[in-house]
Amino acid sequence: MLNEYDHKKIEAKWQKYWETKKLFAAADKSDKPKYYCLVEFPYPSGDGLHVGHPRSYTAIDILARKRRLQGYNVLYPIGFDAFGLPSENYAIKTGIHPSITTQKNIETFTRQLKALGISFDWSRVIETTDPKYYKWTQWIFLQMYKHGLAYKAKIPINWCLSCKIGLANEEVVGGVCERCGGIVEKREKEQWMLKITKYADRLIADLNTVDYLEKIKTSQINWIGKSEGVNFKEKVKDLDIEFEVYDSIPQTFLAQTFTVIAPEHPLVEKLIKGTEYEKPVREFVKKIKDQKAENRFELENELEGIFTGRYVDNPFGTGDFPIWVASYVLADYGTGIVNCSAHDQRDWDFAKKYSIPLKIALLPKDKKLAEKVKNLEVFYRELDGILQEPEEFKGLSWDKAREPVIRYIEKHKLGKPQVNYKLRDWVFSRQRYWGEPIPMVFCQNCKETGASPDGWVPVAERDLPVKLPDVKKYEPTDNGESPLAEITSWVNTKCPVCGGPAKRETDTMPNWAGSNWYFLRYIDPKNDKHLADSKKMEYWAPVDWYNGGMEHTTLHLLYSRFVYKFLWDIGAVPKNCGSEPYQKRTAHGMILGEGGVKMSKSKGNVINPDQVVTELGADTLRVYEMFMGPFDQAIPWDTKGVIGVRRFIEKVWTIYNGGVKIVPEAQKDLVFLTNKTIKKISQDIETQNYNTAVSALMILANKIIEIGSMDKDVAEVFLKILSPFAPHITEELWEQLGYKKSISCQEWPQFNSALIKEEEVELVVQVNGKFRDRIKVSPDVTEQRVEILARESEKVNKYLEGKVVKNIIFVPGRLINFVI
RNA sequence: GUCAGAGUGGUGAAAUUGGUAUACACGCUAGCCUUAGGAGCUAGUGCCGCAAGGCAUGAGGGUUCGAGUCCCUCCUCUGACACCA
Repeated sequence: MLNEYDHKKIEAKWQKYWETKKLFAAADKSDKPKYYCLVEFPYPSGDGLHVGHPRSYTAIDILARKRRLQGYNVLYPIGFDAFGLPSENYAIKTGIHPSITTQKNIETFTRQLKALGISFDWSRVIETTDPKYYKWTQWIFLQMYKHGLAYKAKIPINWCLSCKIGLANEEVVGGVCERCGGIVEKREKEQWMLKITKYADRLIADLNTVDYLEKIKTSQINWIGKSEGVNFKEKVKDLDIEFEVYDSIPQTFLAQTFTVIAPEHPLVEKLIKGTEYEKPVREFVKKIKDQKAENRFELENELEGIFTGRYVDNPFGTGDFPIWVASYVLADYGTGIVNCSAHDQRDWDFAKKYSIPLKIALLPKDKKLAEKVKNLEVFYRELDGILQEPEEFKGLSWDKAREPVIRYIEKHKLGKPQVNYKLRDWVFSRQRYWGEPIPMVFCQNCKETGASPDGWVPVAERDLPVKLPDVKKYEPTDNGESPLAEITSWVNTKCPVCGGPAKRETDTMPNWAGSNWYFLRYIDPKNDKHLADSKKMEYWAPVDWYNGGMEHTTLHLLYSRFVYKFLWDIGAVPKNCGSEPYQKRTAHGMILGEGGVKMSKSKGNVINPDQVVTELGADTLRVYEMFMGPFDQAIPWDTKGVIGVRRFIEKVWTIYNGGVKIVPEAQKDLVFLTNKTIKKISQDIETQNYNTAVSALMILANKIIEIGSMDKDVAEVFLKILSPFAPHITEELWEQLGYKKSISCQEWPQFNSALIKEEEVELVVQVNGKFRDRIKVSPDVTEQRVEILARESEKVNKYLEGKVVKNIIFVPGRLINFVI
């Protein structure tokens, strides 16, 4: 009678074993080399674990388990990023305190994660909502403030009408609020800002020192959007107004003929005041603003503008530029004012529409085309265009002229070089309850005495954390203040500087605040003196391998690199940890619902991991998620595919439970394939080709069954290389083989390169590149010998008969090709 | 529109990185077994063709002895960002 495969019993047994033996707790002191691998910690939502979570966690678990077998001291921690809107919105709806909901959700997540058999170090769990944790989140804010990186500014922000909070540019998706999908309008509001732009250059440059997927580097670079150009100094004719105009391609400055200004620009009002243009321009500005507010603004459709009646006193002496208000100009990029020439498609279209005269700076080499361009018949902007002015650079191409023209502009004091970034400083204030309070107070007295020019005073470090008080209502107040503003007993406090009455900042931090630095806290999660002990950081930091979603590339990943760099700069992170937090960053693809659409409750296509674990087992779920397709690609869930993997797991069970005999003598074919498989699995784990790794394991299992017997070495190796993927069943079978010590404490097998050297290889014979036959030869056979053997083949001869062989291509170990 | 990525059987996908296209799985077909099954076993399964053989990696061109892989043009999808001067 065969032993039945009972995944429930086996998985519960080994999960308990790992937990009681503390097998995966990382040691802070060890002779072994360290390895720190990390996955993005989850937000514990009320929906429970998504099947997407195990994809990333299993992948890095495989790595962690392999590294342990390879002799590393591995840190693979987990925690919860628990501040956030869903809990707060739930509290608004139900009146249940977010901390209660959060604790409940964390319990669910913990149970679900443990059921997956992921080798997390559960002794280091952190929660961003724990005051002992956010004490240090607040501490980091104070350091930023003290180093001039946190400042309060009244700036136009994205205001979500329904959430009643300010959003970072990065959080507005398609003109609407990323969280609620509500209308976003521009509103002026005092906000705490973090000066990430100060780090922009380093955030680009240091990408050279890390091993990130190329597409991650590219999207960070594009997000930061560094652009080097020139700021021209200009003056409005007949008015005492000066301003600057940014141009990222200043080579063509002598062709500029008009100037456009953003409708929202404060200067617009000054330009038109008291003139006949006042009324129509105001109406136009209002129209555009309204369109933008209602999100009806489609740029591609409409280029609209209106003349202000004013001119720029042209510094280049080529005629004054009329100033137009144009719908397509952004108020918050560059200076909000742009000089236009015929070399930008939009400017060209705009000028055509309103019959504004244009000049040409670049002419193509092609004479016919040059004539058309000159007559303004066609739009032209090419890198190999020839510059016409200024005279001393005439004949240079656009890209070659760039540097000399910039120097020329500087020399003639027409403007100065200016670097602009697409990246904005980070709006760090939220008018919300469920976040870390910003540890600042406002003191009128200190403002008056000048102790603090703007009245803002940091809370003393010894008074951290500033704990989040209980409130009765969780809604933001009607004027947009955080619900904290209504708790006067909390708001009214003493100024840490003068001791006089002061008021607390009632804004809280965004949900990225806690995830900026969490990987440092795992190193020393219970430290109450520092965010983490220096010695421990020196040992563990930086993270060796960090995996997460592609969607976090430009927000979380960039923000946390910035915060880490800052902490490193001020010495809060030891110098020898290096200036980058993550040595390697990879990204996993999403798991979609069946049919390739996103899983969502409303579509009813959500797969519950609990159910899969209960019915088919964690090992099956893990192996399936690794097998389903390329790791970095979005893949639809396939219920039938899971069953295929379950069959494989059962097959493995059968092999070790009477299906295959363990015999003393080694089987040559099997030893060969086993060694090849060790090599493949070892490589595939490093390159994240988990799907082909699983397929290799299946091929080996099929081979073992086909042969019907295996020696003990093969029996052991197979379990060892399968164990990172399917840890429970392999532990059980390992024990069945008679071993007392867990398979998690063994050594990762080495392949024997002598054994994977083939004694005979199959060589392909081609005629004119077409496959005709294959012949078996020894690997070091000579070309002459192969040619003779190939010509002996009838199939080949058929094609060679009566033909002249012009050439023979011979690739050792691969093929011979007759060219006739 | 910009940037990035991708198009291979009925499906998810492999392809030693320029060298036998379709590994491994799912599904399907036939047979066996079973009281029954998300069960098991055996054989088959890219397309056309009785066969010999021919044709197939989004379309078209090119480089090469040889292209899924490299180059050019185009088409289609996916994701991110929205007027970035």
